[in-house]
Amino acid sequence: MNSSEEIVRNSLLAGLPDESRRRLAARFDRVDLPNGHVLSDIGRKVTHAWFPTGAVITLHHVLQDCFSAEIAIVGREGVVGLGAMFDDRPATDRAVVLQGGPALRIDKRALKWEFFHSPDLQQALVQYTYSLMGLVAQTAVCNRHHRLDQRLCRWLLSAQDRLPTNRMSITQEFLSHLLGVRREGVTQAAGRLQRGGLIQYRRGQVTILDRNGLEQGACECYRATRDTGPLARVTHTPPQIYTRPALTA
Amino acid sequence: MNSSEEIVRNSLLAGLPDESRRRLAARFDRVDLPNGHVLSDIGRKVTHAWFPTGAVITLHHVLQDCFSAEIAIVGREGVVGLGAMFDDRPATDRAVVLQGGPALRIDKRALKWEFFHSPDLQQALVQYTYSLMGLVAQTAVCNRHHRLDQRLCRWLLSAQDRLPTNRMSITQEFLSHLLGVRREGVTQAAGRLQRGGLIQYRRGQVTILDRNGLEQGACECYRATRDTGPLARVTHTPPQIYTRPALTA
DNA sequence: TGATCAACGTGGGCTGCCGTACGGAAACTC
DNA sequence: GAGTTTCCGTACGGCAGCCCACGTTGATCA
Repeated sequence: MNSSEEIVRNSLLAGLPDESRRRLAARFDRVDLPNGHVLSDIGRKVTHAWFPTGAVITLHHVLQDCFSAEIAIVGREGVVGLGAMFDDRPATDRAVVLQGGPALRIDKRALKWEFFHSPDLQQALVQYTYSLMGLVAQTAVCNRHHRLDQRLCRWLLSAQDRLPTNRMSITQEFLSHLLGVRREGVTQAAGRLQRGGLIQYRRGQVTILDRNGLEQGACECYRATRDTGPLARVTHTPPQIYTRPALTA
Repeated sequence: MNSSEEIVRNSLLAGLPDESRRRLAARFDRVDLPNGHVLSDIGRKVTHAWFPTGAVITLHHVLQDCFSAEIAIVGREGVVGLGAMFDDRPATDRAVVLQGGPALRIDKRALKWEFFHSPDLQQALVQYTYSLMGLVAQTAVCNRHHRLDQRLCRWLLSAQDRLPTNRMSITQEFLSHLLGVRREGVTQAAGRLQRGGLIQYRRGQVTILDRNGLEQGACECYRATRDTGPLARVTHTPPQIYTRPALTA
């Protein structure tokens, strides 16, 4: 499959007019992201942006004292690496491939050129950025207030929303870094969900058995981000033409 | 003072070329934001953006269950209300004037027009947005891991960085909502800082007595955001001209 | 097939913040 | 100047998640 066919698998790109898509297609490399691959890391310069077309990527922020937490999760509805497009300074957070799969990679300078020459792409990317900001904001408050069990339910649901099956590969150790707790905490919380028949966890493989049950157990943040976050935008609204308002006031 | 003179007091606007500034100046209203004024609220549509030239604004996210926490603080280095420019949906967080003062207000459609017709403004606003995203991300992890005393120190320092004096008006009640804890928790933490001679707190008036001491007590997040956050960008780097890279595979 | 390792399970003590309740002092109001 | 409101101080039980330590179970491999 070439990048012209692949391109419509990413919601941000699928909404663009044909001409923009064709110009971008020539700039994309189709890459297969392996599970666990680190796309960008703290202190490293980022040279590309990735539009997942099947892969799922987790963005997390790691502190100097090794504490960390997930900031956002990105699937086919989004893009990773936009920050570098406007900033030559090294990245401040880490992007890791949670679920291996295809993605379209583009050089940041090429993307920047397209950004400044395509109002459609501009609109899509800036709008995505602000919905992502809302997601991060919600997570900031969620991290402060909600219990581990609730946040685990929320995380499992958000992840599965971006996956084709009800199974995913993730160790409790890695999950603990995303949730910002200890590994033992995840073991206990996952054990409670498992005893409740909501999931099955077996050596790095989670299977979601009861989505309704997880929604019951999740905090309000799941519904909030599902309804107003980046995933809620997969139906594209064409950019409106804005006329300059008259100087009345 | 008219808006042409006021405009250079905001760092984002000061860095723009003269022509952009002149065009924008005609679109700005100089407003005086009173202490405690709510610029935008959850569920309300936002019709303007505000570029503070003296005021300080706190953005916080409020959950349905009334939990809340601060997402970011914005002074003369930033702007409030950008999200609404690309999105007609109601706001998802609340913006409150922490320290009254002047600001430049602009209709969102006018700002959007300028955004799409001025690469300089575009560069400045998008770059600001991403540094703000970094600030929010840092706060998300900070909320998860750091102790109240540390976060209180961090907050006091970040706030004072945007103020002209070492005094500010804020009740412990309001501060508790920003830090995402109970009022009593703030009372105790503030009491400890006061007994240590770092601050003085008296009926809604905080005076910072020992910045060095506060820096000692703050978590790493203060230095991190001071050095790489929006405030670190007040020195403007002119937008570079990007040529479209050749198609070399 | 035995050794090794990665991943999960369990337990006890500790602490920071929560929930709740009450009290006091300063500022405002009529 | 008496009442009311706002704001801050204090106290105590409870608990979620921390720190530390150790045990168990699959998977891998020489």
